[in-house]
Amino acid sequence: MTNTTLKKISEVLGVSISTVSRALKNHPDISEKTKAKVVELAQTLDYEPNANAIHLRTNNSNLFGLLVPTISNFFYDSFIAAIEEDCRQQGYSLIILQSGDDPLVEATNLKILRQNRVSGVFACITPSTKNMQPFQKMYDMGIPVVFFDKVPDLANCNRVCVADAAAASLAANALNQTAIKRVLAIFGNPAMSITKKRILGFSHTLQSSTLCHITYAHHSEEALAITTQHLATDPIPDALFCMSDEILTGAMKAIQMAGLLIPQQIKIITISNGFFPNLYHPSITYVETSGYRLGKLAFSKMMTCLSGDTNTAELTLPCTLVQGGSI
Amino acid sequence: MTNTTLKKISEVLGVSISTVSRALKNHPDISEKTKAKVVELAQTLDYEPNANAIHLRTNNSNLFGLLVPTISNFFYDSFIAAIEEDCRQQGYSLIILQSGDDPLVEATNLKILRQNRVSGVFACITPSTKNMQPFQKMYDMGIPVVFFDKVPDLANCNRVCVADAAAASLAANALNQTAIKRVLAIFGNPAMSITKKRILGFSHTLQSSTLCHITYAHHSEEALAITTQHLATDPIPDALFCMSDEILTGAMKAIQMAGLLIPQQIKIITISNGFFPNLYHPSITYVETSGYRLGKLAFSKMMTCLSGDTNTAELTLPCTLVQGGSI
DNA sequence: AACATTTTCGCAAACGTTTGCGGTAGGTTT
DNA sequence: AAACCTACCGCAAACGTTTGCGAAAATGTT
Repeated sequence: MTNTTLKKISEVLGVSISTVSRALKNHPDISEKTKAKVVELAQTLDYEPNANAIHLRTNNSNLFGLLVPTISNFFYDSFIAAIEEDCRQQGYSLIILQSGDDPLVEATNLKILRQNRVSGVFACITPSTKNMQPFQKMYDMGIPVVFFDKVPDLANCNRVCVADAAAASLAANALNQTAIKRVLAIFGNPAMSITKKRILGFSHTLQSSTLCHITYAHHSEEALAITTQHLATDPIPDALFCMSDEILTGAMKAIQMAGLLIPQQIKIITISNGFFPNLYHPSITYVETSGYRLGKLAFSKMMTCLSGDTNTAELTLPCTLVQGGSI
Repeated sequence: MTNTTLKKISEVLGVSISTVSRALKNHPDISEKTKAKVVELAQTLDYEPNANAIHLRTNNSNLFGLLVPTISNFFYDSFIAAIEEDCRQQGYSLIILQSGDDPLVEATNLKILRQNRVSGVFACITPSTKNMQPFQKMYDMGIPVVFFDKVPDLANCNRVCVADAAAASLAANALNQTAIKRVLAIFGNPAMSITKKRILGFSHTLQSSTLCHITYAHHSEEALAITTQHLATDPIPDALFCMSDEILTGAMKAIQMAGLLIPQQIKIITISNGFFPNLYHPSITYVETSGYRLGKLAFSKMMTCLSGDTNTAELTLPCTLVQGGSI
């Protein structure tokens, strides 16, 4: 079964290709009678415009690229879902690529997106990305890039982030309301700017009378190990702060293993998308940083970029404290 | 900054477009000297071939479509990750679309994929999809479709699934090894074929002396409610079977609320991708149905389709019991 | 009836590639 | 010196659209 094209329709109807093209997009130059004929035949012949030809001709791919370390993540999947929603609604499609925390893969992925002449790129860089040259090249080609979550330290680029410092500060503030003495704070990879910001926000707000032990876990298992280790001390910390869902899940397993009662024996607070805190009983109190809302924000920023706005901005998503029963 | 094309390179070098094209793909007709010149200039000019033009000319998009109810899911994200990996490795890109459990959106998504002349489609249909016409149209256009997880009941289509009946049977068998009397089994939407298969596999294998109560939960919260309700009976069930991660998380919260000891007071087994069972302590014993492995299987089936194999098949992924501490 | 205007349509170029085929230059064989 | 290879390269068509411009046909105006 060969594809039906404008040409084929034009031949059957005995009109020109341009007439068919215009008729199908309701161009005023074409008579109603001709339009009707064309539209009908197009329907019975199951005409589907060839996107590649259109993109080539119009130099507009209606395609966005999305670059992410990994899709299966506590946070990104909801971000992706939000972006995809808006894309479809606005007539765009979405190409998704994983970099797997490998800057080399990231670079080739960017090349793929360039070759597909995407209209814009959403990017969450890997922690080890140092060379911003590939991204710069996108910019040179006039392809807007909106960074999200893990963003580079560059000045003039578009970034949408959760309010990292404010979120951590909010969590610290919640702890300040309680009568805790010793808090164990587990953060992520200390090389990432997101970690630095959260450390700053947390330690600046936590009242100085509280003893705070800051540790770093690169993944869930390490968070489990750290927590287990600190639960073996005497006295044990009476509160636990987790920077992310990944860390929370590790820490929570350690607490379950120790058989501690929450919040009587240990209080917990985390920064989260909201899903994991509700897996446990009591529900964990958390500062909400919505991947879904961040996606919406990123998309709207992308749209303003495409409408010609050239000045870059760093947008932050406000966050709120969601009370669980862990404090 | 205007894009560099073959034409531009050819003009600078004073050769023809075809020579440039051939030089860049190392065609034997072109002399080494010319090749060197072309390749060098292409590099300094940052030449990036226009994928749209190539696809139009070669009628081959090197693009796959992926249709899924929702990205943020316990299972699909790892499936997607696997597909994306293989795609990148094989030089394909991936367009991902969510249908949001709406058959209408699903149909328009398929149209988008057709218009993009994708080389193939991976599809997980929504539970309410009745009309297979849009999928049939793909087939008519020569675009192979590989269904996964939620597959239609059609005979001649390509399907890759986890071994649903076998997985449930494996779980029942594990329960048979223990001295339980009353088991509460929670399944998902009873209208889905995946549910029916698992029910059959489970109840056929469970030894008849065991009292089995079968219930249905459409989402996590309902699983929580059902479990809570059954934990209020006397005597309480001494074992719990969950059909999926979504149900497990709901049930587990109920068990935490009741403060029951696992496995002393209640035993638990589930069918899972493997992530959630390890969130708890003790780890939940589960029958593994890997989204990642299913993705790999689906991709390899897709490749055989593209290489001309026209006969359809239903492939099932074998599953294994992973021992936790909940039995 | 001659002219002006409007409606309706077609021509052809362009987007950036790929590729079959033909052509030229130089060298090798008779 | 004629004939034949071989190595190298260019011409031009094609993929399926969009769109500026001009032309023909229909309609309206004096």
